[in-house]
Amino acid sequence: MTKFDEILVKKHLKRTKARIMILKVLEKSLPLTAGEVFEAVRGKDTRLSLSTVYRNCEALAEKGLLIRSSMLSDGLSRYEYAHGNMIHHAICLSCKRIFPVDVELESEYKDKMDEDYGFEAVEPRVEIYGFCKECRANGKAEEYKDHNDEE
Amino acid sequence: MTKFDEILVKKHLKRTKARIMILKVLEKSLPLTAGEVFEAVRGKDTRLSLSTVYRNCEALAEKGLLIRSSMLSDGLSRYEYAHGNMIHHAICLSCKRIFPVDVELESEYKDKMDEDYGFEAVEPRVEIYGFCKECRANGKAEEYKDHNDEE
DNA sequence: TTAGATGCAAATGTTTTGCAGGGCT
DNA sequence: AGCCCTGCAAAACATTTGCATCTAA
Repeated sequence: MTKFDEILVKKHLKRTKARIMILKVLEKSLPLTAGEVFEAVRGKDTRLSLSTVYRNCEALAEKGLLIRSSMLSDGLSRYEYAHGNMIHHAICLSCKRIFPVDVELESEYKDKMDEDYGFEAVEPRVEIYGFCKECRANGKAEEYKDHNDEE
Repeated sequence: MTKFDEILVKKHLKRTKARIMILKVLEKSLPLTAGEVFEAVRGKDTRLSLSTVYRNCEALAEKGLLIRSSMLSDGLSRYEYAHGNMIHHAICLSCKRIFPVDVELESEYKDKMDEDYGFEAVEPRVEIYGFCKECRANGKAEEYKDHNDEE
């Protein structure tokens, strides 16, 4: 009975091979699309149908075990493992890669949200667009800027 | 020659009725999907095909006049008017409405990103999930929590 | 005049669903 | 046993593209 079995039981979800594989793959991975999860699992040995991947990712997200999001401005939904603390991401405008980063909102943002808008902040999500180390080093970042700054 | 005509000229884009209508609609609106823009424009008098909306939103986004984003975990791409300063959003987990809010990242985040990851931060994007004033008042927020916290 | 825009319809690609059979609890 | 899960194929959407026809510059 692995860690994942326990988690599934706690959330009143059946312990199936599909769910355990999906959690295992996403636990130590950046956010993946359903298709990418499908590929990753296939590589293991188990084979799941794509629709099973979709259904389970959605079910796990509803229980808060995964977080569904879209970033990168590519219109694809991705699922990421919900580690206790929210992990934010930096996205390179040039190479489109995603990096987990550790940044925070201003410290009093929760109070501010409540006072200013009557909004109860539960979970903030930050995406920082910019240029990664590599693209800055190999000139891709400048290339991108030149291409897009025709003011 | 309206404000939008000037903007389009500056960006080397032809001044077409489609583009001006799209900018006009999005300028004073929350982020909308292509389909929603299509509906909003149809309501006016002008008629645009959906593919024209898609093509133009994408073209305007490439020039930095609109920002394409996905939030709400519904997997749909939305376009929002790029006012000079980035506008962040709060999203109600219960009623799914989106509210523009004014919050900031920790003040030194750009330096931190550079030092810690060699990443050049250009534009941060913040989404705060939680519960809006109304849903807190009418009990929908509690309802949501009870429904989803079967730990 | 001419490159770029538009509408329509068809093509893609992603995500969701229906149904029959199989697997947890 | 009973209900939930899976696979497969079809359906439903969202988004993109090809092409012939207009239009802004």
